[in-house]
Amino acid sequence: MSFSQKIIHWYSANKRSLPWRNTTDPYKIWLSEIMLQQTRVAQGMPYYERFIEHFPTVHDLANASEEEVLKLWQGLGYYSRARNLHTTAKLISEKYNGHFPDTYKGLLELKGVGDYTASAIASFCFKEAQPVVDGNVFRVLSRYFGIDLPINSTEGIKYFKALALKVMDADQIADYNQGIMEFGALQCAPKNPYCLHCPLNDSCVALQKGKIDILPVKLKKAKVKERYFNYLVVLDKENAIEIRQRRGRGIWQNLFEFPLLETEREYSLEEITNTMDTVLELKEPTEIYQFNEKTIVHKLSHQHLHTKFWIVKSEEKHSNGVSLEELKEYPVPVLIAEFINTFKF
DNA sequence: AAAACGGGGAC
DNA sequence: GTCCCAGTTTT
Repeated sequence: MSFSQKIIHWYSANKRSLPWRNTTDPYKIWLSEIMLQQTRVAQGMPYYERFIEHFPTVHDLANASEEEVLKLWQGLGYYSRARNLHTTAKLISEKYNGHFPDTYKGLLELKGVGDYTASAIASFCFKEAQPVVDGNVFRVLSRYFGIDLPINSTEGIKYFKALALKVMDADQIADYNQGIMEFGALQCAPKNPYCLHCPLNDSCVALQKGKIDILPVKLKKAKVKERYFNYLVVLDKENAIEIRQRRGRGIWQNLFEFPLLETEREYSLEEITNTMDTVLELKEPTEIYQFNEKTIVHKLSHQHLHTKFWIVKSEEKHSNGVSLEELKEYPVPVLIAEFINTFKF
């Protein structure tokens, strides 16, 4: 049996039942693929169910506001995915009459759709012979064929896509693509793959050479940056809270937060008191105190956010204030959501 | 070519 | 702590 035949055979016996596997509707496949980018199936699943419930068709998604979409996306991370999702939904709904492009090349033009996602949709929905190359596929191919090119180098990416093209089964592309990813996720796992009882263990180069634990090779990523966030939770006499929407570049674009004073190190109460006028128009706060006893370290892939929430009480009523209950309807970063959940007046 | 972009789960 | 997840876009 060939490599692809073994994969397809393994898949038929081991495939999980997943909600987006019962359809070839490009809308549902596209939605699931965007959600699953750099995201585990278990984490994406409830979001997928909620999106389909709220937006059964691409037109429903297109007609929603960006805030609604971001709110449903809250907690899933990489929020540009949600913004691009909405942009693409509007394009498909308004310009393409609800129809997705039916080729790899056409799909690649969509915002948020790169090589992997275009290949996935084209193969799952339209049977176009385009191999998917995701993290699972990199791992399976690098191990089985014993390739030590870094999977995140330009050369490596090109090599693995070409190799994937060579070994795929063009006639059963949907099952082959689903199969090799499922195989990577369940059998050829990153750590402790169960090689003893693997259908490929008689021909896997990495296994024969004892290189399972060093493949795939990956170039090291840049180190984490430390940042110091001071959120100013300004409460007026009616306990309305001032909120702002993050604009421009950087993390959490278009999500909501409190006025933010970022510093180069941790600041004390006195230092915050003396510098908060750089981000606030407040004249005379009546009371300031730190809400969280210990600094919260919110960890992102490449930043550690050392965060303090400062409660600032004021007599002045602010124009863009919202109640705590209203605030819960806004899309916010998990860091803010966790504060809201623990905050009591 | 490298950096930016989230959050969570497994070890 | 480290790694990495059904990657893409921007710099």
